[in-house]
Amino acid sequence: MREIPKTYDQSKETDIYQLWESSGFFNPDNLSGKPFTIMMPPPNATGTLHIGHAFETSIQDILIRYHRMKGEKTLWLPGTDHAAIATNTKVEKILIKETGKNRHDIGREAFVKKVEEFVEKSRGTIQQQLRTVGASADWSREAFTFDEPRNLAIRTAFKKMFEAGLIYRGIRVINWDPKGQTSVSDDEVVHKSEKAQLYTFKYSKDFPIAIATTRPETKVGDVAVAVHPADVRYKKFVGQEFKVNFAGADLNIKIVADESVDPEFGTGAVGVTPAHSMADFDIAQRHNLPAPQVINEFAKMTDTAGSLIAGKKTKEAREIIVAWLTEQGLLEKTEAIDINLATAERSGGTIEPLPKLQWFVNVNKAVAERSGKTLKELMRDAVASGKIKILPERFEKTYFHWIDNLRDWNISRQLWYGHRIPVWYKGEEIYSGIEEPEGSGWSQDEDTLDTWFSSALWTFSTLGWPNETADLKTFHPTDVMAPGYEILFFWVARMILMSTFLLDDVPFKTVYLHGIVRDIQGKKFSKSLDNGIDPVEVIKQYGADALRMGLVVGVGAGNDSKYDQMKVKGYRNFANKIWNAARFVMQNTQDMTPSNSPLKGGEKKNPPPFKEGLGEVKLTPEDQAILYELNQLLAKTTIQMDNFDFAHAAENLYHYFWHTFADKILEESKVKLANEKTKASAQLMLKTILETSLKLLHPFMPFVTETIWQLDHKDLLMIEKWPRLR
RNA sequence: GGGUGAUUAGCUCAGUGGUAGAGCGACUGCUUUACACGCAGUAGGUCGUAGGUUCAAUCCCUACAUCACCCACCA
Repeated sequence: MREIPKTYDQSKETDIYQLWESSGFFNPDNLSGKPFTIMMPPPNATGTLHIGHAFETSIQDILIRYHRMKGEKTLWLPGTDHAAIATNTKVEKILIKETGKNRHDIGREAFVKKVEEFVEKSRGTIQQQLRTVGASADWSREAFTFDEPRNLAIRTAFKKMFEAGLIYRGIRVINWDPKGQTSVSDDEVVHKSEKAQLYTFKYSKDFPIAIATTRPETKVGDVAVAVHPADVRYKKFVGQEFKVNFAGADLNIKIVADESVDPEFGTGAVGVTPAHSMADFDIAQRHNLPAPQVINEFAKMTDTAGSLIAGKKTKEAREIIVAWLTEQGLLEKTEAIDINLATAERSGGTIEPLPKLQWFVNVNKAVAERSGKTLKELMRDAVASGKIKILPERFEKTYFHWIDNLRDWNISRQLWYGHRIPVWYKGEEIYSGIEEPEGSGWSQDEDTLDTWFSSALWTFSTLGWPNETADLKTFHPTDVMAPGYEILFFWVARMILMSTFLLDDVPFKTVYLHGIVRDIQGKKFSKSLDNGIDPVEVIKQYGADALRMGLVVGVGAGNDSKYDQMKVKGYRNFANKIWNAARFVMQNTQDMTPSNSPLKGGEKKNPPPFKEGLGEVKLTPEDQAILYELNQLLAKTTIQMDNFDFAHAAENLYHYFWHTFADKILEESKVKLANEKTKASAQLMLKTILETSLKLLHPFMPFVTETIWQLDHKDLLMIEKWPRLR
């Protein structure tokens, strides 16, 4: 028997990974049984993995390894997301920093090339990092949201939705990000609480009604004043029109009655600026009013804004208007209030509502092929019917609330890195198709698609859809999706939308949402705080098993957690404990005869944790009790695994292994091993408990358990069968 | 404005209708035929506040407080 080192050496983890990967068992083609599928939420191809990814990867790998051991045909399909807006922003930032030029300076083609180089490098890093964590993913099926098979899926999806009338083009007031120079969807808008001044004033001295606003500069775009129909103060003015000169702009203000006005707020009268407020745009639509644009894409006032402020930035224009109002004696009141300022999630720029021609997904249109249901209803039904289970359950409520308030989804972006909208124009003609139409003179839409449009197809675009592949038949719908709760709307909901419409099926059966890993003070990891932790560094120091346990134990579904290095260190110690217990067992069971080995012969395929009357070995009642306890542990662990309760499963295994097996059973065996009469049964007990424990621990701590297993087995622990209940 | 989660030992978190647990840390001993990344042991909590239900509440109900988060076109 060779010497076994005193301390577990986690630097050998890469060898073990190599062993697994080259075995081919990450690939379900080499496995049998019922399919079990998880699509990896594709990390953004913009950077490197952080500790949160390590957590997410651990959860999925635990699930996958457990199901693989249960004898299922497990597919864990990895990939990366081109993350259009994030990548576009990031690379442009680097470009500006390095050369002082922005994307417009170097042109579309050169810019996209630059992004692609960046992404290629980044993707390689991510793949390596996932391997380091121990991800037993099928690399042969790896996908990228921007590769050719996925492009085909995206163009096909667009075409089908366009033909079903679910995608339309129209002028709407959308969220414009002047900093990022693109529109963004409602979900990409982040509201930030800010102090602002609420100004109350009249357009002119002889105007009868005072209005209140925090943005006086937009008032040069007003076309009406809306009041509540029942408001007696203003009833007599409804229907009247006033011509006023407001700060150098000639306005035609009509007094309209609209239910949406709250008579209690401010003066109870709203200055209606259709082009720069979604609410006002709606009012204007109801009353057939025009929508003059007074702010442009760069958040500067247009010529329509009047002589006083045309060409000025909005902030500057505001000051000018306020000064003008004061000078004219029109300002009645200024009060400080708290407002929720809309900002763009990615760039941080202040959102400027602008009327623009954009592409939208209609969520309220009845779909004939889906029994007349709207996309909204399809999304709601998928969860309400129980076909999709969201864990923890409380998020189902959040999901329904989001759906109920959902408006049409703006899917066009004025970015360069992304999927071009598959629509071509020639004069008045418009064509949507998978390929560019025949003939010359067609020009493709300049816009690109929201990145979430492509990731929404992820569960089936990765399986070869729109082709009817064998993979698609075998692995869709997938079993589990395990993203963070923060992308429930962005991604999970959109996957349900796409899958229910395009495939008439759910994309997954269970959504297991995890929380955010924060730093020890409870702060989010962020570049600006510079509190990021590189999982690869932690793994170098303590091993991947220790990191996985440190992230998983004590963290319930959907709960945020704090990353604690000391905890990881504790599980490094545990890995060493396992190693040494195994070392002890091996040193003391070398002379076991094959007949009393718990894993002999035909039991190989699906062995129970122990067998009665193995060989000539007689078990004492005490041994029976110990085996009973082991059986209880197995039963409990299995239930916990099936219930996604990894935190407790791992904790119980830890406790059993250390404080029951190592502290008691193993200690007490020392006397028995020294006595020839009790030696054989003690050996059998040790070996049985160790091997069962290694199997139960494997999904959580794959490296140390496999390393030990390899010391005296030819086959991989990774594909050993999960112990059977007695 | 609506909603969700949290509040238990110094720290991080479990937990149950019958007067509380783990890991880490602290402290005290230990080179005991695997492990000092170890072993044996000790101390430490009016389970956020106020009511209510109950024979009995940390756990159920109702308020409130503090913290965190999500949603929302009050101009």
